[in-house]
Amino acid sequence: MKDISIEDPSWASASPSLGPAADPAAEQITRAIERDIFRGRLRPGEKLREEELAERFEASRHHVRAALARLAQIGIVVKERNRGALVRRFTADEVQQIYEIREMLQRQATLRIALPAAQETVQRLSTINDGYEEAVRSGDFHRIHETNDRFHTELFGLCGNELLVSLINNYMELTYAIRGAAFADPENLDKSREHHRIMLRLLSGTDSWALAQICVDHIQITKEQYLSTLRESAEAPTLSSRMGP
Amino acid sequence: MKDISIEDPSWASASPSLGPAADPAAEQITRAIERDIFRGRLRPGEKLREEELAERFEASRHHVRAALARLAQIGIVVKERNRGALVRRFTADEVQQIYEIREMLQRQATLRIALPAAQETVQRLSTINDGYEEAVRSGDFHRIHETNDRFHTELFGLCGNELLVSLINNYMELTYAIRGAAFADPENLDKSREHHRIMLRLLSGTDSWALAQICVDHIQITKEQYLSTLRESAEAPTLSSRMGP
DNA sequence: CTTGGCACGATTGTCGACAATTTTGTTGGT
DNA sequence: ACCAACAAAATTGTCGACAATCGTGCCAAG
Repeated sequence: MKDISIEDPSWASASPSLGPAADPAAEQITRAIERDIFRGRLRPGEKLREEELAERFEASRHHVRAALARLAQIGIVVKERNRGALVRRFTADEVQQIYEIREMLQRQATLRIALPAAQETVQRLSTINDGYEEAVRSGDFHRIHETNDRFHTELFGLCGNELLVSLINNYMELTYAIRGAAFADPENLDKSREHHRIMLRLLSGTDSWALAQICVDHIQITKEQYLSTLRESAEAPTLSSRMGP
Repeated sequence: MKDISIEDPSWASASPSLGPAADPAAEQITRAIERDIFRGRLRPGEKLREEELAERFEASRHHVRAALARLAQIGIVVKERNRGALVRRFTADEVQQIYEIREMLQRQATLRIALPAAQETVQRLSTINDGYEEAVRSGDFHRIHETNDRFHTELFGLCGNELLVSLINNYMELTYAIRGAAFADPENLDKSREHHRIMLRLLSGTDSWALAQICVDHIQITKEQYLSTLRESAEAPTLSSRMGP
């Protein structure tokens, strides 16, 4: 396929597995589709035709198939035999369950961070966060996404359990379709930046509970955003239901 | 491939994804390899050649490849590009991290169970556990494995978060290579049965903490077993090092 | 006008063959 | 006897083509 790798965020190494990606081509397609889902170019329920994707990414259909299989295993895509793949549409219940787990994982990881953190550690995270703030100002969707995830990965990385970090990342991946919408709203971005600053401040203190709580609060933004849009579309008649008699 | 499906444990549906297995053939091979790893027929570090597996399971190499890719994503197998797949060999550190997560997940799931549990619920679990006890008596490795996992899946299923249950199952899957050894020792099986009985008793009480603790203690058996065999093999010279001058 | 069946087009699933890469075995030199 | 370069075998990775399946539009019967 065409070499899309503008950057290769190794920190987003998804699976609990390790080493060099087993299949680089499929891996790139997987990431590309994830990005498209995140930015809303691909919307929940949308069909993913293999040949179309193959043409778009200039790859063979086999690699696209592999990528779709992987996305299905992540849970961001749903595959039905002989019927193709769709971008997964999450119900309110599913969102609740997913976020219950995200909250739990992030809380536990945060509580394992030794406070106060070393000054240079805080400095490193501050630098990353500066990149995030700049990305927000520039409005570059892709860079906002990237720097935000990087910030959290580095933060949770302080817990000392790499496997736990990759598990948290897995659930970040799973919520691409859920989180995307929230990142388009400037108000949410403001709240998000404020949260990041508080986290940095708390890292120099000793109140692990407060840090854990702010991390949990942080993800409520995207959760509530998605649930409210879900309620709206439930009240408002959908296109298909308006097509009735 | 040859239809191996003596039984189809849908409760072991691994991934957070849903619906009918996208690729039944690869799925069966995946499970078959998992079983072989669990029972020790395939040992850590052992190479998995695609053609050999294809012949053994009477399937095409493509399906075997898909199965290996999946096992690699689960983390039970390691793939290196152009060099094939090996059964993953876990270091002591990795085992610690994995079990730290297992403990966390199981504790949290258990604490979410409303106590006391309904009498018929306890009854249902008792029935499943009877099957386990009988399997232990019969010595049928495969059935011990199956009934044990089923018992825990049903138990954690009481927490109300299906996604959390499937996550716990994922980590059960990941530890097949670790847990296998422990199940061969009758002494461990005794301890395991005793734990199960205690769990059933606690379900009728109101002490969530005690229930959570016994669930955590329960998995220490397999963890310590693996770590001790790891230490042994570290002290004893390996075959390759004995081959020196 | 509705309904059931049928054939066609579109899409996914599977296979065999071939290319690329690694590993193993051999040979020649020092 | 040891090492390096090379050749052969074994193994994995990729592709194009074909088979199987599903959705749709059409036609005829009720």
